[in-house]
Amino acid sequence: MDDTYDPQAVETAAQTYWNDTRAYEVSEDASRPKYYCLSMFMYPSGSMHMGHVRNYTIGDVISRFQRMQGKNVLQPMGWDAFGLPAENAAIKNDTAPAKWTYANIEHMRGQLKRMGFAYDWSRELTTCKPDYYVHEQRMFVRLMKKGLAYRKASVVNWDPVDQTVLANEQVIDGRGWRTGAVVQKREIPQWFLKITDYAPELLDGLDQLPGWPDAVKTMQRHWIGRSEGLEIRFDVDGGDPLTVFTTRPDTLMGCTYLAIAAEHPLALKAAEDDAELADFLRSCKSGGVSEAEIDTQEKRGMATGFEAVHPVSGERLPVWVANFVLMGYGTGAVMCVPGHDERDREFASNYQLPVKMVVADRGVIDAIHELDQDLAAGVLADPMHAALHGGQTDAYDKASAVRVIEEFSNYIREVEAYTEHGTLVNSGPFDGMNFEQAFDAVAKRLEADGTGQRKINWRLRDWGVSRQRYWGCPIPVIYCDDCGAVPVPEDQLPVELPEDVAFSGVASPIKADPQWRKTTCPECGKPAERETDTFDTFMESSWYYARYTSPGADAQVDARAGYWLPVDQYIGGIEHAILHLLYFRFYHKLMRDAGLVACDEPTSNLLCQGMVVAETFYREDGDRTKHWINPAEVDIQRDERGRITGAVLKADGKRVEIGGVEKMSKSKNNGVDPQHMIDKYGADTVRLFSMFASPPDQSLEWNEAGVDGMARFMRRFWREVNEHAGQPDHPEIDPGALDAGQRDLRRVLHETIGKVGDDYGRRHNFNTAIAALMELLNAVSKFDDMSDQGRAVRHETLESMVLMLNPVTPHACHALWQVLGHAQSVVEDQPWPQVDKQALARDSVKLAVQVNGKLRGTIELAVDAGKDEAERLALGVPGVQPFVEGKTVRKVIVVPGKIVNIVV
RNA sequence: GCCGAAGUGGCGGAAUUGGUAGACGCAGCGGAUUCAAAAUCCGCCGCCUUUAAAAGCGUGGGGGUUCGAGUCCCCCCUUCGGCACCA
Repeated sequence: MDDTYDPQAVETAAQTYWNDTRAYEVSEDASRPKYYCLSMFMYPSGSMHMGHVRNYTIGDVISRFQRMQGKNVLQPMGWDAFGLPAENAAIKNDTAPAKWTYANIEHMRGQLKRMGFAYDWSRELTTCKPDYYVHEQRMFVRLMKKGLAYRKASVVNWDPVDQTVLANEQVIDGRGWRTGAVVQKREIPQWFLKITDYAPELLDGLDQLPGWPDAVKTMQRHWIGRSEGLEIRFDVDGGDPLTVFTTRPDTLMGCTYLAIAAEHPLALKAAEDDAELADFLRSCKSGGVSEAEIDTQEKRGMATGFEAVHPVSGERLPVWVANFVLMGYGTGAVMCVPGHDERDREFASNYQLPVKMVVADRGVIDAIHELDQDLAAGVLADPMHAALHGGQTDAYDKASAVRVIEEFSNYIREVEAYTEHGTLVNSGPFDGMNFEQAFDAVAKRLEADGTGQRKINWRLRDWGVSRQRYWGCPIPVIYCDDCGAVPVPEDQLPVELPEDVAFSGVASPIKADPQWRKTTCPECGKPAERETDTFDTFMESSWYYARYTSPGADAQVDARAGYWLPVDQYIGGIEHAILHLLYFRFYHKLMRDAGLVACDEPTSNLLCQGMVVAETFYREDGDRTKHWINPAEVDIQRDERGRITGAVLKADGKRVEIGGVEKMSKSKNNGVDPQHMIDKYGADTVRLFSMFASPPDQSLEWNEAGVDGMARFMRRFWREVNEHAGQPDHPEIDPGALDAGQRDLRRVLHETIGKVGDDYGRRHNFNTAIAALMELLNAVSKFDDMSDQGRAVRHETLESMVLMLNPVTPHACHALWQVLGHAQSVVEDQPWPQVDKQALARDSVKLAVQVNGKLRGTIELAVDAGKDEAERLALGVPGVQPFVEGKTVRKVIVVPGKIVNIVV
């Protein structure tokens, strides 16, 4: 073996070996514990980017580590092949979406193989193929029969120029991205899955997932949004009653108006003979449908002229139309309490609607109470007085104190809504009650009157799965004039999507083709039409993990799923925290209830990795347009302390501007091509850097100098192992015969074995595992003991290092394992090295010595020394003396193995 | 607007349970080797005062709890992710 490290040769040899021996193809094996490690599959966008490299390297490290723990490891890969970008590329390049997609898959599969990921390629799946999506169509028709799939009108972004539905991503500042036309809201009939039926289980199930990040569980809990409140009926003079839901029934007496959505029947009725209102309703239709857009737009409204009757006071309250009330949520009507809700306050201020405060601030109530008591007792209420005066404690009389309280109340009244819970005032029968008492009393009162009832409300909405697009799975439904929406019979599935089509970009080819949709009704046999919408692509990504377990199965999954599921470790970007990861949990429960899978949740452990970011560079035109320059074309300039002073373009040596670190993207031209890095450094070095540069859940800054550092490490490691392999044979280690230097290296080795196993297996902090291995290499390269036992300890160290680095840099380790004399063995099938507890033993420990919490020195003492000994030594430390002298030692805190703190 | 994160040297990051802040790597500085360069090896490297010794300051900002806070609590700022049709 040559002792210069040639990554391209080493990697080709290892990959050929893995391929020839089918090293990563697995089957069910009851004799070994299984481990299913899944990285989110690839959208075939064209070529692999650094986000993929990072995601898949994390999965590969975990998979290879688990295999070395003796597990039967399944790690599959596939293609999330339907989606909008294929349509955009089709328009741009004048190719069919299918052709573009398949070409990308070919290219990207090659890139994944070049990275050396330990995938079982025999299980590869592609979601745009009928043998995949047929199962999705079957599941859907079954859900229709169960009543879990239904059709209803729902609102979409409509481009009035192109006459198409736009994705939220295609709406920029309320306008269509291609036409620039102001987008309109339009209602069309669409298919929905009843995810809301599963809301309680999706919420409670989060408590059974200790292996999921808390941030993701919290986001899902808020998204599902269980809330307890009251549904209240307001009768309307001359109209149908309005029903509203509130979580704050304690503020009912402060309700001064109601607001309804622009699409609400009462609004439409009011607009019938009010042209101005009709105009306003039309204006509410402009703009996109995304919640972010609706929530941040200016709050606008108009009175309908209708009045609602307050269910307790009988007061007449105006009913307004407001653009922030959505027909799709709840009832499309809300009660407004501007005294105690920020949004209602802003709206009331804009339109001079009355504000009524009905919950008093605790502080004001207490202040009045205390003041009365204290003045009665002739004592001044100093603390409250000081608080109300902003810290001043000048003398005052009752008149001025009351004035302060009034000013404070007015301040609250005028400036902002008081949204905290408090004591009810101005609330007639409910005065003096706290939140819970008022909630109860209002509920009882309304329930008795028949005007309200307690209700649990969910923020979660049903999953709209219809897309008015071509490149997706056809929705298997037939529309018959007589029979309505009829599911396609299972023996007629799949409904295939034609792949060889001309794609103009405006209309879907299957919508434009009058022949494709023509069919007969499965129930009555009359001419009928097919649904031309396709499924949301989240449908495909909701069950692919289960299909990997059952390649070739006639059913969606078969009994093999029982062996492999649930997924033991799922890895993907945090951007999927809610949508994908919630749909995937939901779909798993649908499959469970269909008897296809046994467990309740699809994955027991989840790891969300951060983004890959890089520095950006640009130059500005005369007209201030920024031209983004790729980091590869730029040289960084530094001062003598290494601080960045500027950057120049390599091509002309002239200055470019530094634009800050951003997510790698085409628009900022700061993407680093993984292919280029692999060609230059090899896959192992790229894998090593992406694991070392930051922990997996944080963002990773790509920096080529850092990659150079990893290449240096690989060369040093390669040389160290090869030099050792050239030494004469060594005897067995004799633990009793080791000298201090040999014992020190062995202790470092065995500490490292413990740490690296914990970092890979439990913490998933690959960066600190690699740092520990770098320290170990530093230690072994300083160790120049050529004695028999010295060579034996070095051998143990290097052999363990090859095993420990194998999950991250498997190609080099495959070669080095042979260099160490194991020609016949596969490194992946070696057991993980064991920690030798005896090697960890120490004679003495070092303790930090603090005086009043500040470090003043250290002491070294025997491991078995007591606290008194530690205290005595600590007080004798020279650095401690000046800070203790002339002072009384009040206390000495000794934390064994850590610190001694002397308090003076 | 709402929900969730993050903020530590020149840079990426470490500090796992409240116990020596800055491991490891990069960049930089000094040296060795070399005809030279690359590669490699050795040393230094938070800020500030200082000849040195030593002291002070220091984990986005402001308060607090504690013998002791990057870590816990309260308030604020900034950046990032998601908001149901990007995937």
